[in-house]
Amino acid sequence: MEGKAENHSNSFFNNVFAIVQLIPFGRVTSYGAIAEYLGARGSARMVGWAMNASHTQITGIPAHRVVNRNGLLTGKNHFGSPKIMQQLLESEGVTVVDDKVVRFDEIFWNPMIELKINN
DNA sequence: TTGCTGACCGACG
DNA sequence: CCGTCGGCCAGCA
Repeated sequence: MEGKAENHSNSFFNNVFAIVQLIPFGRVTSYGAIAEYLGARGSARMVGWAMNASHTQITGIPAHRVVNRNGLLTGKNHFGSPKIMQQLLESEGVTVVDDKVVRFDEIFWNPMIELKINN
């Protein structure tokens, strides 16, 4: 049948990429929020792992818009240079101080809410 | 195959 | 406030 998900990882990674691409300009979200939206609460690490693969899998993934639950740029060291992530965020109007997103609770984009009530 | 690591999160002391 | 531990699961030696 057509409804076969080949590899679990492929589906999960693909879903993560899809959600990250839906993050609006100047907004951010967290690994846990994405994982929870995918029904894999507790597997936030896999979201981070998917991001790590994003630079080899697909391009155009705004991984800089994904931070941890505290708004901390924990993945900044994976952008080639530890300040790339901050510069990308600030170029979108997101203020970052001490590797932390300012007004994190205000610009936080929650897929659980934004995608749930959509249509 | 086993064991360890990891861009996380929550709980515990 | 800080350190530590368990859980989650994919990738790698």
